[in-house]
Amino acid sequence: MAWTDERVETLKKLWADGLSASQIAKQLGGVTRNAVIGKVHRLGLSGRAAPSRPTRRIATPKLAPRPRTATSSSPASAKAKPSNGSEPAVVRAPAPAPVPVEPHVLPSGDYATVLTLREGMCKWPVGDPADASFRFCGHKTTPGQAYCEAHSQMAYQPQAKRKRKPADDARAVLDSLASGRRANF
DNA sequence: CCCTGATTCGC
DNA sequence: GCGAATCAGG
Repeated sequence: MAWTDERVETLKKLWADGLSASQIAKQLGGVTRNAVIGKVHRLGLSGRAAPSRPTRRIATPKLAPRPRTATSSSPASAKAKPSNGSEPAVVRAPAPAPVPVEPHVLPSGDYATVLTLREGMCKWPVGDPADASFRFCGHKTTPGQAYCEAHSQMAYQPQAKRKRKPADDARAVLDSLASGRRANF
């Protein structure tokens, strides 16, 4: 596609607006970003307001000039379009809310181990069970709860639909436990 | 690996 | 004049 006055004008405008060469090329259509850049340079309007860095090109000791002629036709190579997969209209999923829970230190100064873990203490495992440092969360739980609030959410979090409010979740957990599942510890 | 602009040079 | 190939970098 030729560089008509109109297209050049558009190019100038978009370039002045700060659009990248690829963006301009996409908008103009029929040209690649290389074409846009080449045109920009020919027009004399190169550097803008430093998009990122001057990007000074250091002296290139062109030791190996690349063969640009078509005489060296590569066998069946033919740089086909990279088949840009810009088809799927994927909807960005909202960032899942992380539930960070730090290991709890008991008032006694110890961690909740298998020996010190008692009723009303969160049984959430912390660390490698095969390791001596293995312990439990130990956070206070509501009576009948196996885990503290934070770990209850982690333990009973359905992976499918987590649309409900935290309050609802807590209630659901409580109901779940109240209806039969006593802390079997 | 995505992107950016810069440069070269056969056409 | 044009722009693909290539480069140099973020």
